[in-house]
Parts: sequence; structure tokens; C-alpha cells
Amino acid sequence: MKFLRVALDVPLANLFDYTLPPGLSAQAGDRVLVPFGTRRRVGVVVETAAETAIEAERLKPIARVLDDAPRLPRDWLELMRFLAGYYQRPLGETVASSLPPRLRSLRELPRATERHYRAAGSAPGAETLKSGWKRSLLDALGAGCLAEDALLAPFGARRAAARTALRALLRAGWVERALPESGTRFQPSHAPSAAQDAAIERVAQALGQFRPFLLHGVTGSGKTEVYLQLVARVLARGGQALVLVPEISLTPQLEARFRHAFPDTRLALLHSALEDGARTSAWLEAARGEAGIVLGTRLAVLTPLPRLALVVVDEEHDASFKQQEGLRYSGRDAAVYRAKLASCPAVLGTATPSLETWYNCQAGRYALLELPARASPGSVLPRVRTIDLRRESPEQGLAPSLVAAIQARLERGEQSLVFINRRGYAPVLACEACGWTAGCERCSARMVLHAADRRLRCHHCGAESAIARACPTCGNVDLTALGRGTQRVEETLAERFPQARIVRIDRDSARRRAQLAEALAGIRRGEADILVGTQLLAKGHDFPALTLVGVLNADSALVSTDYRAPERLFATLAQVAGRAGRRERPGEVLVQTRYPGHPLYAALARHDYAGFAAAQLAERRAAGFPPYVSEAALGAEAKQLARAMQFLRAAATLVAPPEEVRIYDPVPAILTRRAGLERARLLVQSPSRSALQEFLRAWSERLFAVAPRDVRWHLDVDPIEFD
DNA sequence: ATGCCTGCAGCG
DNA sequence: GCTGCAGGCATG
Repeated sequence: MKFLRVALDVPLANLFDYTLPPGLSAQAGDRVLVPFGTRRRVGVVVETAAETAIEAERLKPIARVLDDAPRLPRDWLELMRFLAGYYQRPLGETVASSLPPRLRSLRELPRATERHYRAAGSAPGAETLKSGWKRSLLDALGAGCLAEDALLAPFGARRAAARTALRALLRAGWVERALPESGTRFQPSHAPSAAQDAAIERVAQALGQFRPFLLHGVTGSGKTEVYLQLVARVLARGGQALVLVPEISLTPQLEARFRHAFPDTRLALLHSALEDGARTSAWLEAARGEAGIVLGTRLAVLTPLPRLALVVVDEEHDASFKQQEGLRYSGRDAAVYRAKLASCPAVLGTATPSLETWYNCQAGRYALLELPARASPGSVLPRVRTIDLRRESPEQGLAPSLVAAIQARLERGEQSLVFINRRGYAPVLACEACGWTAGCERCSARMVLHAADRRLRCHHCGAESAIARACPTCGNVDLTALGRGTQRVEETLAERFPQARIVRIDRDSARRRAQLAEALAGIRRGEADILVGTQLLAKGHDFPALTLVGVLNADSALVSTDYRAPERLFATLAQVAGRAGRRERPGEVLVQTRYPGHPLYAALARHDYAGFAAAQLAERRAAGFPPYVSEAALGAEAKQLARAMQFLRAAATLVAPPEEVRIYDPVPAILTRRAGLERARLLVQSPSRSALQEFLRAWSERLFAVAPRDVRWHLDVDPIEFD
């Protein structure tokens, strides 16, 4: 008798055993429809067994085997087991959250091979189309053959209109159906430099075996070119390449480079902003081995890849690789583990490695590849200087010397970027008469003033309200906006430079992906003089005409209690500084600060990541912080803080920890109240990762058993955010 | 007797 | 997580 162990999407730690009815056959990796309680659910067979501990009368037979998608491979199931075990989540939930929603339902899957289109060879009259949907579609197809989703995706919300235009073009014979590409032709954009070549060769020699590399390349050093060359080698050997990137905002440019470099290769794009159908098609192309390249955000690491031969993690230090809910996995760490399972190299690329990765390098676990110089001919790293705010008093937040530097760029027809990591108009609306400030009702945070649409917004829960006309406590009608965000800086710059074309880029100005892509393209074409923006503008973009970067209020990270704040600040500043002077004209970076002598700024000015990292690691070692210890955090949320704290105090005594594992006292979260819930957390540390793992396993089992229903809790292994 | 809420166990 | 059930209490 054969029994099937099935992983189901329920928050329960156990698997469920089923029998196989006569006439059906199933094995590990099959998706199956099973009766569960009163309902039916789709689950995944994770193993077959000859015996079961469940009494025969309680066992039910599976209803059917779903064979519309490839069977989930062994190494994928092993990845799921690893993730579930390491991050302390039920296997059923891990498997379920790793599959696109369609594969967990009985809905029909998208067609095996998506429809592809190309521009017709001869299209008399097509050139008469000067603008509009049809012109955009024809332009998009100018590059070659595209899948329907890839063609329509850039239209975002106007997708339906674009589809109608596509139908019209098909009827007119200007566009025709085509077969998807399947070649491995490679068009490099440049010949690699000596440093790039050395890096490429070292990784290439490791193809076919597990080997992690850190590709440490300064901004503009041509890391992408290294990835492309390696992908070309992997494709030529018949392998698949998995390329992870931090955020969707980065993908349009990178995607374009990959599509251009590999015009005949199927590329599967995977990120959470995709619609269900598109995500499922991309997943299927990857899982069937049809896609040679899988490019995506952290969730792409969870895709089955039968021919996986190379793993790339671009901007490996980026915090967005860590999932912050549900299965709280690190996409970067999972990627390295995948490379191990697939016996292939993993290349982690960045200008500012995470201290964990740098430490792994120094310990010899990761091989170090350096790209010490910029790749573009004549381009050098920008000159970085601080502006001492104690000696130069800023006007409306801008120091006179920064204003003068912007003025000089305007006169030379070059672009400037003003970086301020705070969106909105002003972070505080206050009554100076009585000291009242506008706060969020559901969070322990202030409401941010958004002048553009005259609203107050909470950046933590999304709550909105109208701007109060008068102070609710004392009736004063003269309320003051304190501090500044991107909108206010934009306003100040517009007053100061009325003739300049100013573009603001933040999550408010670029709500949609297509909007952002368009704005970025405009900047690249030189349709802006001054850019004002947040992080969105800092990451990975290439703006040829940009020669000046000004940084406003960076100092807050220097006085933060979070020991990771300096690491993040250095990375952010190095990134944003890296936008300047990427061509012939040298770049300059001006950082406004009250601590001009701070070692972090000194290291930044020397472009000395290694020196900065050494100092940080020394501090971490002395203080007993990661990467010298492993950490896990138990977070709790309840309506009342006291309830969450009470739960954590009880949790701390639930399992006696081994000697090397230390449990700290619970503390309220810094932002105690968020979206109506009050939060606290408790930290567990150990110099031994395996001792911590062992403790967590026993602990989480008990936590599942004793947690009261009015307290929500979660374990975060290797946490990176402490709020 | 019937309806409705809440708390809780069990789901194979 | 969802569901079904038990026990408590209000209801006409």
C-alpha cells in the first residue's frame, strides 16, 4: 500500500497523508486535488510512504492528479524543505507561497506557449503612423519578436486599449504571429575590459560546480557586462541562468539590456507586480526549461529550473531581497543555496557588499572578484565632499555652496540630482502655539504633509486625512509645516531656479511602473535639468548628463540606534553618488552634514568600501552583532502592547535554551503602534548558527502550541529590520 | 424551541 | 486558515 504525504496551504506544521485510489498514480512533486475537511484543496505530494501513523478509517483518497504543469522537481522540493526548516515555517505554507496562485487553483493555466508577434516584413503605409497605440506597438516590435505579455505590459492600465490596437494591426497585416525565439545568439555591447575578463574567466572556470563569488565592482564598473558574458557561456552549454535583481524599478533598463544582448533567447520575467496570467506563463516557461534566462525579484528564486547552471544576484546588499512577511526568507541566501543544489556558481554583485557577504569573503567561503575602475572610457569616480552645515547655514534646507554648484551645472547644460530620502512636502504639521503635531490615529507616527493634493498621509499604514484648518487642541489657525520632503525641496528649487526644468521622482510622482520608466527615459534624453528624488532615483540608473549629486539630511542614520544604519547609509550614498559623472565629464557629490569629519563620510570620499567595512566589522565583533553571531527575532502583535509583551515574556521561558543561545528581554517596537496593532519583539542570539537553529526548531513547535489567538506572532530568522 | 455569538478543536 | 460544533444566552 502506498501513501502520499501532501503539503497543503494551511498554517499547520504537519503534512497530511492520503491514499491513492485505484487507477491513479502519483509521486513526489505532483500537484494533487484532495478532500480536506468539507472542501477540496490543491496540494503538493512531497513524498510517498509505505506506512502511515494515521488510522485507516481517517484516511481519504486523493481526488485527482493535476498534470497541466510539469512535475515539481526533486531539487525544488529540497529547496522548499530547506526554506521551511531554516525559516521555521510549515512546509505546506512554504510550498504554497512559492507557487503562482494559478497553480494552487483549478483554474485553467495559460496556453503552453504564449502568442508571439513580430512586425510584418513589408508593411506599406506603416510609416505614416506618427503616434498613438499602433505606433508604440510597432516601435516595440522593431527590436524583434515579442510575447504578447511582454508587448502589452508597458501599457499598464491601458493594456486593453493596446490589445485592441494590436488586433487592428494584425487585421491590417502590419503585424503577424511568429514563433518564439529559441537561439543563444549573443550580442555583447562592449569588449570586456581586462578586469571584467579576469572576473568572467574565473567564474567560467567554475561552471558545473558550486562556487559562490562576490563581484565587488564600483558604480559604473560594468558588472552587468560580466553577467551578460557569463549568461552567454551558460546558454551556449545548454543551461539556464537565474538573475535576481532588487526591485522592479530597476528592471526595465536591465531587461532591455538582456533582451538586446540575447535577441533569440526566451527570457522569463518574474516579479510580484505581474498579473496572474503573465506570472504563471513566465513561471511555466522557466519550469519547462524553455526560458534560457529568468530575470526577476526575490520570488524568482523559488521557480523550478531544470537546467539551472548560473545564479546571479545583482545589488546583493539590497534589503528588498529579504521578505518581510510570511516566509521571511532572504532571496540572496536562498539563491546561494540553490546554486549549491544545482552545483553551479553563484555571483553576488555590488559596489557595497553587505557585511555578511564581505565577511564570508574574508573567511574564504566566497571568492572575491574586483572591478576597481569604471568601465566607460574617461570616466572616473566622482569627487565626494561634505558641506559643513555648522559653518554654512542652509536656506530652505539648501546650503549656499550646493545652490552655487547647481547653478554652475545649469550654466554648463549638465544635470544635477538632489537626493532626499523623504517623500511628501513636510514630515510634520505642528502648532507652534501649543506644541500639537498631526499624528496618525492607528500608528505611533506623525502624518506627513502632502502639499500637491493638500492631504495628510501616514507613511506606515496609508491613512489619509484633510489638512486641519486649525489646531484641534488650542484653536490656533496658524499651523506650521516643519522639516522638508521631496515636494518642498522641489518647490524651493523652482523658486530659486525658475528657468530650470525640474523633475521629481518618488513613489508619489511615479505610482505606476510605466510612469516611472517614462520619467527615467526622459531624464536620460536630457529633458530635465534638476532631479529631486528618493531611493527610487538612487538605484542602478544611468543618466549620461548627470554630473552633480547633492545629498540632504543624511545625518539621521549616524545617530540611529540600529547597528545596521551606517551600513545602509554608506550603501545608499555610494549608490546615489555613483549616478554622477558616468561619462567623460567628472562627477561631484556634495553631502550636507553637521558631522563633516565623520569616518563614514571620510571613507565615502576615499571610495574606500574596504576600509569602511573593516571598521564596521571591528565594531560588530566587539559588540557581538552579526555576522559574528546569528540572530532570530520573535515578533508579536496585539491590540494592547501589554498583551504582546506578556506573550513574549511567556515565550522566553517556554524552552530552556542551550548554553550558547541567549534570549534577550522583550522590547516594544520603535514604531510601537502600526495600523491599529501594538508590537513588541524579542531577540535571540547565538555564536553558533546550528545551535540557534536547533533551539528555534524546538521553540517554534511550542509557540504554535501555546500562542493565544489574540496575539499574532512570527519568527524572523536573520532579521535585518528592527521596527 | 430557535437563533446567534464566541471559543475551540480538528482537518489525513 | 476554515469549518463545524458545543455551550451560553437572548428572543417571541
